[in-house]
Amino acid sequence: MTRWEPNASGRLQRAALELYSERGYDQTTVAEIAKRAGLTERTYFRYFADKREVLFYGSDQLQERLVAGIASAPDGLSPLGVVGAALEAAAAPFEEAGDFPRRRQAIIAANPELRERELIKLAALAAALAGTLRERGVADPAASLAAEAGIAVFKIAFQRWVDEAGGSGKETLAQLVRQSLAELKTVASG
Amino acid sequence: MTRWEPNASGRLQRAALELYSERGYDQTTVAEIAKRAGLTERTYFRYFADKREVLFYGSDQLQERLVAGIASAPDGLSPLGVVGAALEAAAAPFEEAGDFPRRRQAIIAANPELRERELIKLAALAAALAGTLRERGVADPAASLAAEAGIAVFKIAFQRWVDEAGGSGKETLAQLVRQSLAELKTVASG
DNA sequence: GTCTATAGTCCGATAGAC
DNA sequence: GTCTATCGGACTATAGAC
Repeated sequence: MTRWEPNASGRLQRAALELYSERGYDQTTVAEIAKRAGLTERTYFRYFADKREVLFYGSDQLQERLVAGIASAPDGLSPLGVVGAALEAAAAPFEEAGDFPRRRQAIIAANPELRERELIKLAALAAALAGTLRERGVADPAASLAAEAGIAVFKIAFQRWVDEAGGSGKETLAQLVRQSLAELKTVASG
Repeated sequence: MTRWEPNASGRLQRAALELYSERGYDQTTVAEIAKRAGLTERTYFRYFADKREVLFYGSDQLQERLVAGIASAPDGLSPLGVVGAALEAAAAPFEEAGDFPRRRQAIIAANPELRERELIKLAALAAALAGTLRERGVADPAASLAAEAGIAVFKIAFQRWVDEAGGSGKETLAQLVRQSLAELKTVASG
């Protein structure tokens, strides 16, 4: 017998996702999220820095996968090619997360505050990518540009992947990333 | 004789810039900004939706200039070329704003909340660019990608422009935009 | 776990401009 | 009278301090 139910963080995430879906982000208070998770408001803030952060828990793992992908990419690729390979590799887990990414994205898209938080997470991703490219010897305007362009490719691919609702058949996120990257190359050189 | 001093909005902007510089964003309250501007907190919120927005007043004009630049670009350019031309044209006013852009950017860089707001303004810029490109007949993955890539180019050029402190001599923002765009093309095709 | 500051909203009051 | 800009006070929730 333990004194507390396990996985408080996970319960808070689930409760927040449900409540934000049911009644909207603005109409949900942190106290309500905590209550549904069987915890107190105070405890919520021990796990998440603010009301938004509960939706962005997976961001760190994505960043780790991307950085690992960059570091382990084969030599001889262009900087943007390296980023593209890392993005494709990091796209796989999204396919196995069921409808969670789409539900989460619907909540975020509906609220400007949440969109702001999403954007700064993506900016942090870009900064991490640029840093890892520099470690590979890519000089600096190029490293930052390849990283930012790569994140732009990912954003657009992810948007398309989410919009292809059902999730049935259709293209995988990795395929959409590959297509968007090819499209960017066309757009840049045309 | 009017009952109120004119230009309440401008006074609030000036007061906010000063206070955010002097004691930091977090250590400044809206009431203090209003007081320095000779107004009340309540009036501040009539002009600006929240504590951050007072720093982003110029964003609309930049967006208008960019959209106008896209709409009036010559035919025959690639999508990214069109965006590049618009960015260069929109860069000029920054040269004439004295030290304001750099002071403002120092404040924003020091605070995550302000960085979030900046990023969503840039995302709005990208969306507006993409929309105008579509009106010019650019199809959609390409339009969004050219817009996002263009904003990435601008971000990096602007960062370099700000870092080249003094503002004496050195390159203009327009020149840095042109260089960054060329660098992106290299990075993408390499 | 309690206590507090502040952001941000909502109601309305006031008073000059027209 | 209408319109518009300011101000006052009460209120909730976030977030941090103690």
